Amino acid sequence: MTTEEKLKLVKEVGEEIVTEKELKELLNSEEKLIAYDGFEPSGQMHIAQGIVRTININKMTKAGVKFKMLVADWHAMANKKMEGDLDKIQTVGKYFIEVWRACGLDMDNVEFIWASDLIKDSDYWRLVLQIAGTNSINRFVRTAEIMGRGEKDELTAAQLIYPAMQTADIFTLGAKITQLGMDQRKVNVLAREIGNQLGFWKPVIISHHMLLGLSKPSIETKDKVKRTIELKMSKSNPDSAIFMTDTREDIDRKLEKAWCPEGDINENPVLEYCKYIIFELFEKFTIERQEKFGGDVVFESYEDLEKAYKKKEIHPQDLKQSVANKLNEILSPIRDHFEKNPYARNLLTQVQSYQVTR
RNA sequence: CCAGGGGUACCCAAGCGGUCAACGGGGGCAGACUGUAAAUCUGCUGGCUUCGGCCUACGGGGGUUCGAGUCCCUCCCCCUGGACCA
Repeated sequence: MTTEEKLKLVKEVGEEIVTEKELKELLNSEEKLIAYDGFEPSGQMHIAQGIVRTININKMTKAGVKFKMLVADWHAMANKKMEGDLDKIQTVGKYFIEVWRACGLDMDNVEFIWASDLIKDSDYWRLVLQIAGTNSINRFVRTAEIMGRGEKDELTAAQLIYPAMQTADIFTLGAKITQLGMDQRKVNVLAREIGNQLGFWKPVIISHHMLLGLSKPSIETKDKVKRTIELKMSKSNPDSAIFMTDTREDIDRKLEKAWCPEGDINENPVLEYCKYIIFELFEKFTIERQEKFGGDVVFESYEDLEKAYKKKEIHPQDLKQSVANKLNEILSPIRDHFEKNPYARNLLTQVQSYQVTR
């Protein structure tokens, strides 16, 4: 694969790339590239983390990049997820890995690394302190959004250490590329700022798109990144998220309730799922309609669907029902896996029994 | 450790000895209206009920009282200052 082909693939993943020039240089080099993402094991996994994440990572690995996935169990504990109970967090971590296995993540080129292993090395903590020493407390507070917290929220001291840990993760894992969501860009930028002074490198940031939640976009936040985070699919608002093991009924109900103004292609979650999921996985997408509404229509690209929707040639209800059917089709093997495989089923049962804390 | 302020249902928040299952708002649910959702309007929103009631609830425990979310004691936790330490 040529550099240009690789670049094209990676650009499909990156809603924002800092910087494209540096990325190109990396791809041109002979170096074995490592990209990383981390996740806090918390609650159930939704389709943004499951399906979309898999699509993106598989593009990265196809472009020849090795991917390291950090199971941020200690971070989750610091951030009070799952009541701050490390055992529960780790169970959720295993469940997450199992979901990705079930939905076709390129396991040969993805390595899972647990934060609870990284922290066993005192070098890790030395680096955390070095990083913490580069900036004022306030500089770290300002990265609070990476933890799903606001700068004005009351943060614990543990939540102050968290961003320094996440920065240390990047260098400890040897990641020349940080490939996380837009909501993580503040720490990635921090890592770029201090990488050289600590004797490391300036990681290239490839931020992927955050899938919209199902709910009506509320308030009038204008800042682009903040707005992205506010509108994203989130498990703290269960009806904004479709979970990987949702039943057919759950999916139907959630889509039925989804925000979907007719003819409006901006911030339309249902349309987004077509773009980022359905057309990524299938060549064609059929909008099923009753005869009295014109009968079925087949689309071969997202762009065509979007145009038709904008012209109100496609009614939201038909779109919703067709998307629900397609998602159900995509998720049904995963659901099956978690029903039939004893290990998977046991994990899911445990995770569902836990109380999720924000 | 000291002083002051707090801890109320899913969330925010009133409440200052009886009329409190607890005002109000948000959210959720149901219905009306739209071929979806949203907006708007209406009802419901602790559990059980033979519908008269019964039970469980206001951080935990104890007490005063005929009666306590409301008063007292005690413990736990959070916030704001201060003290201590450096």
